Amino acid sequence: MDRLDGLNTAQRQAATTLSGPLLVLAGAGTGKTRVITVRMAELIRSGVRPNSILSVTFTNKAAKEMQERSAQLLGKRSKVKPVVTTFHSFCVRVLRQEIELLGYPKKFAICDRGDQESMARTALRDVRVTDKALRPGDLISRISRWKMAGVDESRAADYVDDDRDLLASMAYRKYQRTLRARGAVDFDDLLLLTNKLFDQHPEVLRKYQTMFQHVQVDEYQDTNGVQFDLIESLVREHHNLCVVGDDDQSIYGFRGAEVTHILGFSRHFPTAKTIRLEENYRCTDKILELANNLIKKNKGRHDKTLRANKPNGADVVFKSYPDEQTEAEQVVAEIRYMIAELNVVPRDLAILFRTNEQPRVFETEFRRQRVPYILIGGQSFFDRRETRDLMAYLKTINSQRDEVSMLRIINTPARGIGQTTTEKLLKRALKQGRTLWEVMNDLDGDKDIPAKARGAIGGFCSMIRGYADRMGSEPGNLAEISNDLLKEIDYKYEIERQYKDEGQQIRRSGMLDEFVDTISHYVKQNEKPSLDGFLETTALMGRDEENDKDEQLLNNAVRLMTLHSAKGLEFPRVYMVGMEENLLPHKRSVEGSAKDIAEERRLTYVGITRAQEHLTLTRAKTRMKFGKRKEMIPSRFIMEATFKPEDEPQETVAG
DNA sequence: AAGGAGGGTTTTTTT
DNA sequence: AACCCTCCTT
Repeated sequence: MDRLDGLNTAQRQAATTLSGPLLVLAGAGTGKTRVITVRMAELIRSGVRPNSILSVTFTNKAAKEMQERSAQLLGKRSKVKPVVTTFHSFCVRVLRQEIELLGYPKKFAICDRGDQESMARTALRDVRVTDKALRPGDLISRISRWKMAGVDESRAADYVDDDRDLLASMAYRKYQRTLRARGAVDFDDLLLLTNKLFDQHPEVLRKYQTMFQHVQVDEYQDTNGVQFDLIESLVREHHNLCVVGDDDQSIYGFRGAEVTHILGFSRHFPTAKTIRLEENYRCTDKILELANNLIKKNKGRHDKTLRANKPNGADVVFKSYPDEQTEAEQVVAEIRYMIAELNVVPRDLAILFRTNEQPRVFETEFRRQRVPYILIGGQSFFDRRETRDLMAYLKTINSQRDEVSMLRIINTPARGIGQTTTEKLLKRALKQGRTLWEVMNDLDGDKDIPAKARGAIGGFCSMIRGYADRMGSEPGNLAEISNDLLKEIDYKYEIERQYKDEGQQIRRSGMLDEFVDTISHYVKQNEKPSLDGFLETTALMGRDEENDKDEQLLNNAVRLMTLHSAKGLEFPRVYMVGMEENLLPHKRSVEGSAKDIAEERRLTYVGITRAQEHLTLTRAKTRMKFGKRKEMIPSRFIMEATFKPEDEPQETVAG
């Protein structure tokens, strides 16, 4: 059977344009992923070696899906597969090979969001900036902005816009120094260093240019400047670049994504062909009409109007409730009814929201009404204290240079190494230019530190050394060894001590077990498991990974997620909740510029276009905020999406 | 050094 | 309402 069967003209054209720069403007639900995978197959059919095709995505989930789809299409006959990877994994892959050229240690660590935050905290404290003047999160985003603009810590002072920038520029230096001392890189560095490598070492760039003769980028509207440079370098010689995206779905501006890259693609690559996919196969006419109405309000976009393929759809439903409790209660009740009485499958339902705080009420309701649900992304378990503690242990065991992790667990659970001692050690390390670990291992007969503390430090060090040996020599038993570690430090007791509530205790230890399961899952999945490898995988996966072990739950649960993590997905029935001013659009955007509002509008557009058959938009009239009840008014986007130009403005009739 | 009480602050979105 | 930080007592 022909792979091109069942593709419409535009899709077919996109899948068979095999060389030169190509821009595929693919609206929501137009079969974009299918086109990309068919195109890969077509490339291979035309004689291109599979492993010289590089497809880049933004999320692990997207990469995984594309891998599966292309494996299906290509069959299992060849062992050589096209390379499908995320930007970040691609960079890790390159840097693992070549990072020494940039003066970094070959075994560099990748720090996750939590590491970043603690480094930001210490950096701020060190330059004597109070939390009030500049928050850690704020510092991180400023640093990120500088990094993405190619401004390093020595030049940041020249790019200062306001007082906070000034403080941030000072903390930036400290932050970088900590990073270097740990032999670590942050997420931005992954991209940045790869770029630097390609810039400064043409022979390395040439190697990768030759390796990949064809490059495809998915969700191209989300590329930031650094990612653009990376891609541009790779295809500079052959220009075999196919980018697929939808400027109307650009929702990562806060991360430095530039719609201008997709808008200006043809200017950058003058020989580029542009193909539009406007035939929507996902949503009903009613849903699509709403989406089209809304997105028309945005200026400066590639004008396209999606055509619906599903006529006679059900009406979109709008509902309002007195408060967020009722909103959750009613929505869950409706869902429960549909599952019980209408044979609706839980996995066909999704609840989408703007902020990570919104799902809390829903979680309570789901549990109360006993409806299976799964919260995707959000404050998932990598952010929990217990998980973070164990992670810090593992990181310390993996590299004793990792001061940030070591400080987190040096006295957790309490083992008699208090604040005063720790500070002394740190001061000494700084003065002698040695690592904290070296100083700790050199305290024989030291009078400055009490014998009791010295004993505790000695015990800590030998414990870490012991586990480093064991985990190094029997990586196949990582999970079991981690359990031993937890027993040795008596973490269960720590939990009991910290949480008086018994239910809380059970849940917390359950989370730890869950985490150990993740480790054994990793060990099973990898041919050559190692502690280092585990840490890298978790750092790159971050939070968005749906743990495969919960497959059964996953297959039979209502999905709860933010609008951001819903991108690329589709569901037969969608609830968009919290359709209120200052929530969607978010307060920060309302207070910002028209550009910010435009992004919120796109976000809403993304949400609406997730729905295949049924869409319900709900809002609460009041909502708790900072412990106080606040009035909420309907989101402007409801008006914009439902207002028909031919409607005369209605006179209100009193009475 | 450890633990508890009280006070102040906070809520965008993520690889 | 939840969290973190600081200060105070043991």
